[in-house]
Amino acid sequence: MSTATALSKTNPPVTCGECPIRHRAVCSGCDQDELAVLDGLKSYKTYAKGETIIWAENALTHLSTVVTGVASLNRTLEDGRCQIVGVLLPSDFIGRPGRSAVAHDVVAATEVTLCRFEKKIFEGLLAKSPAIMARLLSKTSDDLDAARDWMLLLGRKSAREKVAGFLSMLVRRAIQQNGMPAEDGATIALPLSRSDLANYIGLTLETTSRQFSQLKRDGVITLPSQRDVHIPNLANLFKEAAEPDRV
Amino acid sequence: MSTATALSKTNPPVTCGECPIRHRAVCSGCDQDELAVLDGLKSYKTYAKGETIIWAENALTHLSTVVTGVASLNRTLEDGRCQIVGVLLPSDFIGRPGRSAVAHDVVAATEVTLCRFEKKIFEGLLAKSPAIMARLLSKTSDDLDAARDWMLLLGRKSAREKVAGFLSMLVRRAIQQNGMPAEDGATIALPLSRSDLANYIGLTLETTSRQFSQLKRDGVITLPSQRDVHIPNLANLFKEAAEPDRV
DNA sequence: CGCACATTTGATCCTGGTCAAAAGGCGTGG
DNA sequence: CCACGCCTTTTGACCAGGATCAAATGTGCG
Repeated sequence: MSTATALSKTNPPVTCGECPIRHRAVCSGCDQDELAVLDGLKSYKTYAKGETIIWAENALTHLSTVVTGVASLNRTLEDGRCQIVGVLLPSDFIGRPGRSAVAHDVVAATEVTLCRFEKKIFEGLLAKSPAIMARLLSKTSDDLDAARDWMLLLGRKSAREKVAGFLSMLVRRAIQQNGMPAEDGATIALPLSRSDLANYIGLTLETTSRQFSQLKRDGVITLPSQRDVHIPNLANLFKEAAEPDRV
Repeated sequence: MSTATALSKTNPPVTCGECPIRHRAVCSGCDQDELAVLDGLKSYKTYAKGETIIWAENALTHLSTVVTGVASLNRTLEDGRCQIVGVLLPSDFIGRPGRSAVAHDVVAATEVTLCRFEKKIFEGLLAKSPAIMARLLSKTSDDLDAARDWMLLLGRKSAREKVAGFLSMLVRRAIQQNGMPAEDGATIALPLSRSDLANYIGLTLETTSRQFSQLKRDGVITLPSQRDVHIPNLANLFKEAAEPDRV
């Protein structure tokens, strides 16, 4: 637990121009001059799988963007019950300007590399750059829409629909970034363990596992390996998730 | 259904200076000059209880703020299952700049009066006024935090905790606006029917009603009337909701 | 190869859903 | 002012989906 920070390391920085998430992150609206400024202020940090990037109680020192890897936002009750309230993929933003802390832990689900700015400095940038502020507002609104979609899943869907809904969400995000797959089907890598997955969709890990087995039995999915899922027919999956067909 | 708009009416406008939500709404960071501009561009509209203010499919023509009343954001599945994904109180913002539609219906839970701007015009204001943009970002972030809190309730809490959690949320919002009640207890008016309430906390209306009865039987709450709840001991309620004591 | 951990599968229990009926509130019209 | 009817809320009886407890199987790593 307390040795977690020993696992982290610092990467050599690259320039914003060659950043892989350049056109999707909070900085994507910036012009060359602004990017040059950012280049001088940013720093990278890498966290090992399982490491807690931010503790809910602790003061927020940096505002960051995920460059590579996957992180989860965990909200935990005192008796140990846990709900994952968000999953961060590359280009997603971490932290809240103007607030000294966030309401949930941020945990690395895989190895994660962040592009970080000191909080005060980033707040200064925000005040000076309408482009960054506008992009952050847009991203926050996207997160809000996603959270509300998830509320529907958590509050009203059956166990099978929840698992199918989770897979649908991953597929949609993958398609959004890589474009439509050539064939009708698709294969995706699960960024989360069964246990994390259960905490994300509001089930126990046993029920989650059972639903995977049944979806496999019913031919909705195939499991090439434990962390990969193949979906032969996307429309089918969306139907199982009680979602509209549109990608 | 289609006669709903016949119920709406238009109020005479008042100046922003005397607006009851002046210091909490999206315009609260504006100076006198900016307010004068807003005064000339805004319009009011009132909706009857039960009326749908915005349909999810329809194009968004205005961006608005709730001045009086309560509205709910409803996300509905094709088979009729419904989840309320947000409750709007006075000063809350409706709509999303830069998007042509919202992902949920907006329904008046009580009579609701909105302060509205035409979408294009408001987007122009946003581009010119960093104060409005900053405030909108802050409000959107608040909404996101609230949605994530609710995900924990929907995904991980028992029926009793959900009802207690709903009441706790109302109490906290009331205290935030009116300050701490003199005595230890508090009385709040429920803005939602049992059915809406059930759709908000992810239960059936029957289970919701049963939990109310049991919380009453156990002395956690009193029901002076069907739409009022008295909480003799707030700390007690928060404990039932599995939430930290802090207000 | 063996160990630790993740995942699957099985058996049983319990919370909350479903279907049904009774009770309580509220507005309208006689 | 009260009676009627409609709608909301409460209560009851029973059922089922998912949780819990437990054990077996699979997987990756030293």
